[in-house]
Amino acid sequence: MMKEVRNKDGLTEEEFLKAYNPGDYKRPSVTTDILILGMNEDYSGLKILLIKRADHPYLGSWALPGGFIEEDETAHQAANRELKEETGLEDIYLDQVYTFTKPGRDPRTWVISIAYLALIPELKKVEGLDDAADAAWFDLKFTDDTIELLNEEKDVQIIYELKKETFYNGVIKYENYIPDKVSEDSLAFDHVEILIEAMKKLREQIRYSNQAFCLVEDKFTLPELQAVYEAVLARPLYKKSFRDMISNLVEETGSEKTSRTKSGRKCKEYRFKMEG
Amino acid sequence: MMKEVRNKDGLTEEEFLKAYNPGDYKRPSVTTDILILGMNEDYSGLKILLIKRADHPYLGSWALPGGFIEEDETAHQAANRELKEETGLEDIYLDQVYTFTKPGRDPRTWVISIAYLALIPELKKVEGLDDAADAAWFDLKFTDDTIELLNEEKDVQIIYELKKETFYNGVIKYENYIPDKVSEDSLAFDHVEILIEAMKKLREQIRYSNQAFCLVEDKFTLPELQAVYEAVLARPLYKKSFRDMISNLVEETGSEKTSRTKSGRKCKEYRFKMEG
DNA sequence: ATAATAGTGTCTATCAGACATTATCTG
DNA sequence: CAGATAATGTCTGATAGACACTATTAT
Repeated sequence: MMKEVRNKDGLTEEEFLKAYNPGDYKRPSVTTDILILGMNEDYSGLKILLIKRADHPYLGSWALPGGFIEEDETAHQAANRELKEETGLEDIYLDQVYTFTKPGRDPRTWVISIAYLALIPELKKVEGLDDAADAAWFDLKFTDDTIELLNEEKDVQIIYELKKETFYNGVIKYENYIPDKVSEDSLAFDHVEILIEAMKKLREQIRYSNQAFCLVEDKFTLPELQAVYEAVLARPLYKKSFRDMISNLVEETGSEKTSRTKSGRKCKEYRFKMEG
Repeated sequence: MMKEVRNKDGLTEEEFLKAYNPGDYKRPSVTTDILILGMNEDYSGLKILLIKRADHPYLGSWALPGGFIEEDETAHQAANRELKEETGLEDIYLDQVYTFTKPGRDPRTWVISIAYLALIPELKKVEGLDDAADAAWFDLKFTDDTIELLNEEKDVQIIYELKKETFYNGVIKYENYIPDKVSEDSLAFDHVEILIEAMKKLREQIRYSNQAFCLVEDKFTLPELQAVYEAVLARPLYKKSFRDMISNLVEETGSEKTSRTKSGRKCKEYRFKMEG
C-alpha cells in the first residue's frame, strides 16, 4: 500500500503527519486587499472605495479595504466576504491580481497581501463599519503621469506623480510606474503600488476580456460602455472603431434610453450577448 | 506631529507597535512553487523541471520545485533562489502567476503557495539536491484535452485528461480545465492546478508579450521561434502570418545557421530587436 | 534528382484609427 | 431653430488566416 511507504526516518505518512511540527518555519500573516471600482454617476470617470484607518499604523490615512484570511477559507472567499461587508454586494466580478510580499511593507509584523480587483455595476452607499473610522468613494484618475484620488465632501486629495522606469525580466523589457507623493494625504502601506498593479492589469486585459461589461448595468447604451473603456484606458476612443470592436459582443434590447453620460438624444439600449 | 497621534486606546504609534501582539491571528506557511519551462533539444516541444519528493506527504511523487519564503526576502527573491539552486541559472524570466490558498491543499498544515513561471533559453543538467530524491526534465504536452508529463529514462508517465467547465465571474464567462488523473503516477499536492493556471496564462500572454524570446537562445532562427509559439499554443501557425507578426520584433544578425528544428536547409539567424 | 524545409508573394476578411455625414433629441 | 450628441459610412494601413510558389540544402 502507498500509505505504508516509510521515509528516511522510518515513518509512515500517518506517523509523519502526527509528528509534524508546524513551528519549524516562521510564518507571515496573510491578508487580502481589494480594489473596488465602479463608474461615477455620469460615467465620466472611475470611483474607488477607500477606508479611513482607525488605528495605528497609518492612523487617519486612507487605505484599500481588506482583512485577514482565515484558515478554513480561500483568499477569494475572504475577499468576497470583505466586499460584501463593505458594499453589501455579492456575485460580482472579483479577480486575484498579485501578491505583495516586500519585507517591511507592514510595520507591525510580517504581512503579505493578496490583492484583488472587484468591478461593480453601480455604486452603493457606504458607511464606516466596526473597526474602520470611515469609508467613502473617491474619484480615481489614473493616467500615464499621475494618480489622483479625490473626495470633495471630505476634502481629501491624494495625488502621486508617476515616473516610468524600465527593467528587464529575462530579455523582456518592462515599464514600471514609480509613484511620487505630491499631496499631503497619502495611501496607507504599499497600497499605491497595489493600485498601480491592479490598474495596469485591468488596462492590459480590458481589450481582450469582457471586464468592461462588469462596470455597466445589465442594460446599457453604447456611449456608456465606451465611457467605461475610456475611463479605464484614460484616453478617448473613436466612436466608430469602438462600436465595430464590440459589435459582436452586444445585442439590442429593442428599447431606447437616455444615457447617464452627457446626452444629446436618446440611445438604443443594449445588453451583453452571452453566446458571443 | 503625525507620530504623536494617539489611537482609541490612547497609544502613540511607537507605543502601539511595541505592544502589538502578532499572535492574534493564525498564520499560514507560505511557499513558492515554480514552473520551470524550456524547449527540448529539437524544439518540438516543451520540457518542465520536476522534483521527486523524498519525504511525506506525497513521498515518491513528482512535484514542482519550490520552498518556503524567509521573512527578509520577497517571494520573487525566494523563487529566484530556488531557481538558481535547481538549475544554476540567474537573470532569467520569472513572473508571478497566481497564489493558491485552498484549505487542505497541504496535509501537513496550513500552507499557501505563490506560483511562479520561469522560462529558460536552454536546458541545464539537473540532479537531485539536498532534500529532494531526484530532479528531472519531463516532456510536457498541454492541449485542450490532456496534460502529459513524460520521462522515458525514469519510466514515469503522468497523464491527466481535461474537461472544460464554464463559470461566471460577474457577467463574464470563464472556461476552466478540470483535470482527471488517468495514469498511475500523479503530481503532488495541487500542482496540476498550478500547472494549468500557469500554462493558461502563458498562452494568453505570449501573443502580446515577448515571452517566446525567453525560450530561445539570444541568436535564433525563425523556425525555432515559431516552434516555441506552436509548443506553447499547442497548434500549428501559418508560416507567413507568423513571420509578418513578429517581423518588427526581430532583426537579422547577418549570419546563417542550421536550425535545431527538423531542418532542410540553412536559416537566416535573427536576434531580438530591443528598441522595437 | 528528390525530398524536405526556408523564405516570399498574394488574396481575403477583419479591425483600429481617422474623418465626415446624417439623424434625432433637448431646450 | 440651434447646439449637442447618436449613429453610420468610408478610407487607409496593419494584421491573421489561408494557399501557392520559388529557393536552397542534405542525402
